[in-house]
Amino acid sequence: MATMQDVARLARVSVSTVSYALTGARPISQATRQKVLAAMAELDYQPNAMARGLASRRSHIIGLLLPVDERGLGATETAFVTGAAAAASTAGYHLVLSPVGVNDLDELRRLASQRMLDGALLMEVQLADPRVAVLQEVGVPLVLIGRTENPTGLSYVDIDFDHTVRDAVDHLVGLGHRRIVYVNHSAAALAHGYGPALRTRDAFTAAMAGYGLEPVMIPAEDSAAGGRTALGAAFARAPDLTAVLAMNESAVFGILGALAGRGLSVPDDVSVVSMVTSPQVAELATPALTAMTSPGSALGRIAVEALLRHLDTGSGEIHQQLLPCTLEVRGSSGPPRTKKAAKR
Amino acid sequence: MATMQDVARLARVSVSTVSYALTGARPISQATRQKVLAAMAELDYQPNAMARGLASRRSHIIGLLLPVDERGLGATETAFVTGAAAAASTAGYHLVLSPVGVNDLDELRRLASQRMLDGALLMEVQLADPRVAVLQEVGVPLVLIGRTENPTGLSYVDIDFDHTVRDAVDHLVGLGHRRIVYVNHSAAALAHGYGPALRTRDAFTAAMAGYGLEPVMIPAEDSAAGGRTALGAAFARAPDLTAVLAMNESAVFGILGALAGRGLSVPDDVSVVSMVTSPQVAELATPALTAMTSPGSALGRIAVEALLRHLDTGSGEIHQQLLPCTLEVRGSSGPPRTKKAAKR
DNA sequence: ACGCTCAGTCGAAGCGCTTCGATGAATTTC
DNA sequence: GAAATTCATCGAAGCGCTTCGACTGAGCGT
Repeated sequence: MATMQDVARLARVSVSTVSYALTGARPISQATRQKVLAAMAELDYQPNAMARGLASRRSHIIGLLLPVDERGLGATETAFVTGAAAAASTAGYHLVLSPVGVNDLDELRRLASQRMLDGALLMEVQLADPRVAVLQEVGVPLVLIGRTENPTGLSYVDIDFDHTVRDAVDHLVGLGHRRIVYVNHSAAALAHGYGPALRTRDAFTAAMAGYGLEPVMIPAEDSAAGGRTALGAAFARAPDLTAVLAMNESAVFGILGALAGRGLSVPDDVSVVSMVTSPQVAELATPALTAMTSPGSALGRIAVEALLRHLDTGSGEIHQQLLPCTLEVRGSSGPPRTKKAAKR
Repeated sequence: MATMQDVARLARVSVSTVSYALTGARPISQATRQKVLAAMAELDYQPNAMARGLASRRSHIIGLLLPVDERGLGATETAFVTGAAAAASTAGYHLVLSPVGVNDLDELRRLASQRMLDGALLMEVQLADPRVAVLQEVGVPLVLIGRTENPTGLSYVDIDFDHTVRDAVDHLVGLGHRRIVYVNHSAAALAHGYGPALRTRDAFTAAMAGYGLEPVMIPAEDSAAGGRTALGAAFARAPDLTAVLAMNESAVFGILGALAGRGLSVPDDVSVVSMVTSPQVAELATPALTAMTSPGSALGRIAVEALLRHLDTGSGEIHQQLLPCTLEVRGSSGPPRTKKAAKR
């Protein structure tokens, strides 16, 4: 393992010159830069990350803190990770994912206070997320993916749920649907303050109100069984429903199954639109799901860029940005079957 | 940020004593240890990971190298990650996931040769995996999750595909099925040397041979559409099939959809068993899938423990271990419908 | 020809920790 | 009771890098 000493000796310059050539912290003449680079290449030199980190107080690592529950990473989260990793790599940073549970605060504090992270990206942010306080306490710059209840003074990127719900409702209403049921996450998730569930709930209410329609909303457990149950509840509340808008990637499969079980055809009898759903998952269903595709990769890139800007400038500048999901029409949505006697 | 100096001063001992108290590298009397610990607590001292890493040449980080493709992490992989992270944390190591593509060898080499990783776990190992050579070259100890073509001299943990396939076939044959079609990953994956696909293929052939049955195998793209196509091919090859064994989590949904489309009932007309499938995914289907559940979390733990043993002892001891998936019977498998004229 | 600036380079002092050899006190051994 | 161990602790030398102040000539105006 060659060290900077070796490079300096071979290039017949001082160590500091090698360092400057490497980092560009001070001007170096073309001639010596070439000598240094040649020496590095010849020795197959790689800087020692620890030494560099110790001396410069910068690890060049940014942590992506993602609570891994049993459900795993969906394609949406994966796209996010990929986008973030690419952006970090471009800027000469490493992105490391740290699977720390939301309640694993001690592990988080350890990680953060050991000066191993230059900054952090927080995924799956809850409305009252204890991790935020921990990180701020130890002074690690962070960017949220999602939002806390009151994100004043915090940088974040998030999905524009308002916009997304409105687009979904527009699509359905545009097709002629009037009786639309919103299947959300579980009641527990809502009570627990799960942001996306709450925000889309309000957005749905508003969007329906805009059309003078009644917003029927049903919570559902995150499972196929939850979806089946929810569909039953939906028909109980609104027997004349013609469309389901689902904010629950797991339940939507149960909904589809239950619909088939009742002998109802999708999309002829009931249209189904799934929120924040990746193309990969949407294609799993039969018929493929019309869905609001989340801007995962873009979110990741933007989050990293915001964080790096913060690190490099040292300014307290905060970055807050919302991106909507885009509608992708597939086979699960269409005009409602015209009721024989329905003159409307 | 308190340093070790501060602790030493407060405890009225030398820095080295503090270090020994912390790491246990040399014996320390109870009395001084207490003084030191008290001082640490008072100052809220946290060792600087970079400094420690530089001095000791150990980063206490182990990397979990996982190629993230667009599909994301399934529940199986997630369980693995969780198990690994827990084991690492227990041993005072951090587990960081690095999303480096299989072909992203330069990024991998950078990461590895910067002495930032004490060791690595390689996920999604291919039969001829270029990453192995890179890591060996730079001297990073590693444990494979999966196996290369010739894993001699390499530590690995993997699923016991032989055993798993045999159990699945036993289950189906035990129910009375004789005509079983195996739906594998794509032809491209097979040609590309994707281990699980190849190993289960051979295992299926062997298991069926053991019962004197003909092994019908169909490749399928990893998508619902691929599954639908494969089912068509399956009926073309074996019109009398009564069971499908699927080694393709994505295609199995298409198979289910196509079966329903043909008016065939699961499991009455056709039984479906899915290989290496997590409970979460199995429950998404209607009916819930009988599946071979992978020992994800145990694999993760074992892999980390093997790696740490390697690091701590410095011995070249290699660890090779296979774990089978366990059969979980759900709604998608049952005895075949007795054909009216079928005497046997 | 005068001081001035400035680009380009060097040497040395750390960054916060581990680790090795040395030291002295306490204990054992014959 | 002197020599030989053992135990607990200390001081100092790094680990491989960054960064700061200082130094050197060359180019500038006047």
